[in-house]
Amino acid sequence: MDNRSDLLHLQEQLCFPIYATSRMITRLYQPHLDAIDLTYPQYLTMLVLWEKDNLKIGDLGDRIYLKTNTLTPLLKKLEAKKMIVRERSKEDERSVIISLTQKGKDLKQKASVIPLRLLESLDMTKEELIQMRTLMWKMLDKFEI
Amino acid sequence: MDNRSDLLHLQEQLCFPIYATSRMITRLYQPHLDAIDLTYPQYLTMLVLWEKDNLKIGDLGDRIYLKTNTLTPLLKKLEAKKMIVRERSKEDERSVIISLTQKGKDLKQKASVIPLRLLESLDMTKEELIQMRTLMWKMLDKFEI
DNA sequence: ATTATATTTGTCGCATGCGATTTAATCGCG
DNA sequence: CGCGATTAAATCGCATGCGACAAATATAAT
Repeated sequence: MDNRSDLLHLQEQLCFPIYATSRMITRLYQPHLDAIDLTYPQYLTMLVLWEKDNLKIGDLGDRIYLKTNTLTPLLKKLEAKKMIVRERSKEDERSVIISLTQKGKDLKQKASVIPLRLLESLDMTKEELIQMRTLMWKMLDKFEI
Repeated sequence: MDNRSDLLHLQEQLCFPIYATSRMITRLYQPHLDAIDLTYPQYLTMLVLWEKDNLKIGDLGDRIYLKTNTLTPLLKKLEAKKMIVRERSKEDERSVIISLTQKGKDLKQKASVIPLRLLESLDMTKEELIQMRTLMWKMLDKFEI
């Protein structure tokens, strides 16, 4: 077994634990999100909208790193649940503006306890979590700007 | 804006950068994997098999943290590409053994350069990458054992 | 031996992700 | 003004992920 093939070992990879951790976190969120009728990507979308309402789909996608081919169907589901409204911009008929309904705004209060619950269940020190977050953003920033 | 709602900000979340980084890595791998006709989850599956051949689907799933509802269709695609063979175990007809074909074994050489290419493109220090990997595995170990 | 239980894989339905293409609206330039 | 280029969203096709359930086989209990 030479050095090159050692790099192919699952334990040596960085890509694999990130992939597996991402899915694990989704599963950890699920019971909390079921209670407010959101999927995980829908929750991330609502996080963006709770920060800044009335966003064009493109701008929303810039923040969450998703394009319209993923967002359009997802947003139609959120609209079907009466959490958001989609309407064409009057200034530019190409754009679609996403706005929270009252139901969507009210959901923020119910969602506000979820991050703490998750942090508790992760059982890592605050330093470790901040370290992870910092490293992740550093990697993201290299490619997503 | 009280403290609780601050926790809902995207920049404060740990979940979001992990989710986004995971997808970013998949996109970074894609041009390399296109060259050897593998998708990213198919590549991870092959990583496992290059380490240990002739695995039952369940054991393969234990290593990659996927269940048969995901693996069965994926493995059928790898079989269609002649990279693996699926055959019922003679000892226990419930189990299906996954084995590499010669083509599947040969692919390891072509794949062996990919991890280095990726590490280069990530442009992080070795210390940072090891730190990330360590933290990821620590989180995974809490839940996936 | 027969039946109940457990194990292993497979199927189904739904919701993403994403590359490629299409459609509609706007912009820019001569 | 007219028209090609650009932009924003939607659509399409394919490959995951995963909960819920079904089917086949093996094991255990009586």
